[in-house]
This record gives sequence, structure tokens and C-alpha cells, in this order.
Amino acid sequence: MPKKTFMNLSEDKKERILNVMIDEFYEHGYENASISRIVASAGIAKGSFYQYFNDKQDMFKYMIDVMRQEKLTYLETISAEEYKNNFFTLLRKLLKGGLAFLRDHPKQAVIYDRFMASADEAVKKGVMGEDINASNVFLEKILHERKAANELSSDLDVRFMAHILTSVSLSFGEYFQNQYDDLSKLKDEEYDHIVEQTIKLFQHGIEKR
Amino acid sequence: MPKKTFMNLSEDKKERILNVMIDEFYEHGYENASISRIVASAGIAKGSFYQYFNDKQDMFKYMIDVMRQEKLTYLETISAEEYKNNFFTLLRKLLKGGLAFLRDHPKQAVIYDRFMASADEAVKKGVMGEDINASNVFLEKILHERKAANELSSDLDVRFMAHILTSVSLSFGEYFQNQYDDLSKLKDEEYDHIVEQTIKLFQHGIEKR
DNA sequence: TTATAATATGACTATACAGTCACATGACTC
DNA sequence: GAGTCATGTGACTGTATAGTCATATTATAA
Repeated sequence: MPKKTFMNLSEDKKERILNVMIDEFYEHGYENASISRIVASAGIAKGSFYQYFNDKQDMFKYMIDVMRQEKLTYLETISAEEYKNNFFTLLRKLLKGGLAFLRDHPKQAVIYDRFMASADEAVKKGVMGEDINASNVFLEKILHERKAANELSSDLDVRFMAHILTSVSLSFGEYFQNQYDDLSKLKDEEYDHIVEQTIKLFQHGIEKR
Repeated sequence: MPKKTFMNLSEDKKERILNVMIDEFYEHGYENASISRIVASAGIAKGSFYQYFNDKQDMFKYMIDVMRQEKLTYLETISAEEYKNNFFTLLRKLLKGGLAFLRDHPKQAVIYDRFMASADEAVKKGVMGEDINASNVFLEKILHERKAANELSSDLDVRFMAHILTSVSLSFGEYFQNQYDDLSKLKDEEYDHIVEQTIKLFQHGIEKR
């Protein structure tokens, strides 16, 4: 985690540095992000950087932590009760929240998706800590419950399906980025369309009924 | 593409070098793979490497080309006729072929999946050339045909679903690698199980019927 | 055997980077 | 203003890397 010195900085300065970090990771990915470039872009001295963070991983972890906190605000309207009865209602809310976050914070979302898809397992563990599999564990739990409640197919492989759901949601960033230039200008309907296509896939498949 | 000098090498030597490359890319990913380490591991001089390849991308492209040719042999039993009538039969064959390749060539498969999931768009274009979207284009075509033939849901977003299918198949490597230690020792039934789970998802969804 | 072409070599150059440290500047306190 | 603590600085060190090149070795052929 960042050092006290960084935490004492003005919000302005913290945010300026954070934005440079986001641009750097977005542009070059985790592995190729360069501290030298970051300090140059942010207009701070190399030495200052090391007063703020221990190293690249430390800085990345900070960025991810900020992002996760922000993302939570997109999901927190989901109450525990809602999914007790309907898996697909929950899934819809999760997907909508995820896509709203993607619309508002496309760079962070893409950075995260790429990091999860590619990075070295050890690095991932270092950055994400216990949370590497938080998404999977959560989904597995829900899938298990709803399967037991007879809402989901009785021969469903819960672990595998949790993996698929995670993969699919991690792939949205890349999909939208390849299809459209400016994600922030996309209309809600376009996001909703993708949500509904996804829900339909998981609920009924794609075969004509 | 590799230089003539490399092509003139004995099969033995070519394969030895190829295997070192595979290990290096598997271990460190595309971005962090080091030519210096490769030549050291392969027991060849730095200068020799540059008699064989132009640079890292050139070498990687060669590795991918060899892999794709090998992978084709896993898919070529799929005749054009078979999928004319049934999308899910085709999908099953594609998935089975893909997983058989994963079982026999786990490192290459994982290298490929990670590269596709993460690498810089420009690098991907350089390495894959016209084939970046070959999988997507092929799937889109089939999905479109089978939708027109009334086999698939009439409101299916063909482009999006092609993306999902690609993402899902690219995620198998990571899934098996996280679940099991030695992919080569997995039984056919375990692969078949995943294939059937996937088919069922796409055909009917996961909701209890 | 000699000449020519192909292949192999590793020391060397240039570059980018992470991380350090002695010192400078500013802020706050008495 | 003197003293103290927090913050800022950038030149410097060490290391890893890509890529080059003059030279050496080996194969081919006449």
C-alpha cells in the first residue's frame, strides 16, 4: 500500500498522479508500464515516487483498490434479498453495474480486464491478495444456492459456470472497445442490449425455441 | 517470418530452439520474454539468433504459425457439410478439437490465449496479420447462416455472440490450468464433460427446464 | 587442395529502466 | 529566527536488454 507521504498529499496531486498512472497502464499494460515515464508525465521527481510507493506493484495495487471502491458504488444497490429468489435478476444487476462502470471508467476497466486475463499468477496474487477469486467464489456460492433451490439445471457444473461468467464479464471491455471508438458516448440502450443478450444466453441458450 | 538460414537448419535444431521459445513465452509471456535468455537456454550465440529471426515478434509469429498448423490437424476432421445442418454439432467438434489440442500442447495453447487476451492491439496485428479475427469472422458467418435457417434465436446478435464464443474458448486453457496440475493426464471424460456443459449452456442456457 | 559461400560467435554498443541517496526546499513550532 | 520534521529532487549506480559486427568456423563445390 502507498506510504504515508502519499496519503498526506493534497487530493489534487493524488488525483493527478493517479490519472497519469491510469494512462500509463492503459497504454502499456502492467508489465511494460514504466515508473520513469510516469514520473516524467506527472512532473514529479523519481525520488518522490519512491517516497509515495514501494514499487510498481504497490502503485498498481493502489490504483486497483481505488477502482474497486469506485466499482462497488455501481453494484451496491444490489441488496442481498434480491438474488435470493432469482438468479437472473441478480445477474442482470451485476452486468448492468459492470457495464455502467465500463462506460464511466473505460480505461480502468480495460486495465483490470487485461491484467486478470494475462498477468503472471504470482503477480496477480501479490496485487489482488485474497480477492483474486472473490468474483468466482461469490458466483459459485450463488450458483450453488440457486441450483439447490431448483432454479438452475441440476447437472450444472457450478465451478465451471462461475469461471465462464467471470470470463464473459471480463471480455465486455474488449468487445466494446473493438466495436466503438468512444465508450462514453454509447447510449444506455446499447449497453442494455448486450445485457439482455447475455441474460438470454445464460437463461435459455441461443437455440430457437 | 524466419530467415532462410533458420529454415535451412536441421529439424532437430529447429525443434530444440522452438521448444526453448515455447518455454520462455510460457514462463514470461510475450512482453517479458527475453532473447538473451532464449539464446542462453538454447545454447546458441546471440548473433546466431539474428541470423534466424529479425526480432522477438518475428520469432513469436513463427511459433504461432507452427502452432496454428498443428491445431488445424485437430480440427480438419470437421467437414464443411456437417455444420450445414446443426450448429451445435459443429460447436461440439470445434470445442473437442480445441480441448484435445490443449491437452497435447498445453503451453502453446496457454501462450496463445494469454497473448490474445492481453497484448497490445498493434502487436497483435503485427503477429496475427489478417488472422486476428479469423475465428470471429468464421463464427459470425456460421451464426448468421444458422440464424437465417431458423436454428438459432431470431433476435440473436451474431457479432456479439461470436465474441462470446471466442472469449469462452480462449478461457479454457486458464480454467484447466487453475483446476489441475498436469493437463496431459486428464481423462477424456473430463474434457468431454466441459464440452457438454458448454454446449448445453449455448443450446438451452442454465435455467432448469 | 583451394576458393567461395553459408553459418556461428560473443564481445561490444547503446538504451532503458529500477531503485538509492545526499542534499535542498518548504512547512510548521516555539 | 532557530530548530525540526516532512517533502521534494535528480544525478548516480547497477542491471538487463536488444541489436551489431568483425571475425572464426564449417560446409560446398570445382
